[in-house]
Amino acid sequence: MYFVLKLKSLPPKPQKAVKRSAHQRTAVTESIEDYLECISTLVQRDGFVSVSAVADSLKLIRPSVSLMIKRLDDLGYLKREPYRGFALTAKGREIAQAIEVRHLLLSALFTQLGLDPVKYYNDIEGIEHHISDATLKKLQDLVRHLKKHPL
Amino acid sequence: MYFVLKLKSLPPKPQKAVKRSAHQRTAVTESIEDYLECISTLVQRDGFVSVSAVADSLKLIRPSVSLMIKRLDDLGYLKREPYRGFALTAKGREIAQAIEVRHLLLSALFTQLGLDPVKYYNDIEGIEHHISDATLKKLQDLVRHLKKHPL
DNA sequence: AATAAATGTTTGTCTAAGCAAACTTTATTG
DNA sequence: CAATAAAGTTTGCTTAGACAAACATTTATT
Repeated sequence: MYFVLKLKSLPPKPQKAVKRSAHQRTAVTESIEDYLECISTLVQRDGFVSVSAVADSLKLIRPSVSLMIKRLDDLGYLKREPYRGFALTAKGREIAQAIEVRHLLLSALFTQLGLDPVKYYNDIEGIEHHISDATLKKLQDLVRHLKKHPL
Repeated sequence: MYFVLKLKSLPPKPQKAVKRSAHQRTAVTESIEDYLECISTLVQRDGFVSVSAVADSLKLIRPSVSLMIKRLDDLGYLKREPYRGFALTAKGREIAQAIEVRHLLLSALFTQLGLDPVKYYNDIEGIEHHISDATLKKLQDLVRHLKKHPL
């Protein structure tokens, strides 16, 4: 007579290292956009930028920024020299500029809606990360349109 | 003669347990908003909702959803009965509705801008989480205005 | 009713991103 | 120029949120 044992599991297969696609590895997160925008803005304002300045501006602490700067270097968005400073690469500037364009546009729109873009900075910051090129175009049309036909 | 030893560190102080504010504990993250919106929408569409349906809809896997459903229960946004189902609480519906209002409004706006809200679902999904009440009001004005003065 | 399929859950692991403490390097200043 | 301050970095820890494998429960099928 037999008893059939119901096996609960098969022999463990070799752990498969999850391969990350190039796209994922260099994914531009909101956080990365924030950093790049911030850095670019500070450079425009002060002519240079430091870990501390970024930390102050983003309301983070220096260690956090330091680590992210290193990551941004790895990702090729900036070049850094430990303890000496860092600066955006072309790749980094490209992203910074794209996000700045969106920010400026939203500021203009908010103004036309009668909202102080400074007071509603958080809205703008949040929204700017989620605007595709197509939407950007249409919003530009809208801002132009509202100049002729204000609210 | 003395040598002054420069101590590298003070005796380790007792680890201070980081206390989390009530606000933080119940913070409505984007993810939470997504889940609540999704659940609400599915209930409206199908009359009921399941872990699988949410997983399909949000393009996540069931275990991820299962865990989040548990968290949402803990946070009081829904009531669940393991293996049996779950449903939004008043608190959960409130958030779901707020986010749905924003979604609908943005859909209307996108339509008026000549953008298919389905095609630009990602933009809308991203943006809807970042609209304050004041901005919401103004966008409502804008949509009304555009009906009279289309692009 | 027994088995299979579907659905739901638990556990372990991972990544992004943050903070705090400790440490290092550079800059400032008496 | 030595001591201190300021700036930057490293390390260790935490949380949110996701995936995968294994396990459990419920439902469907034969």
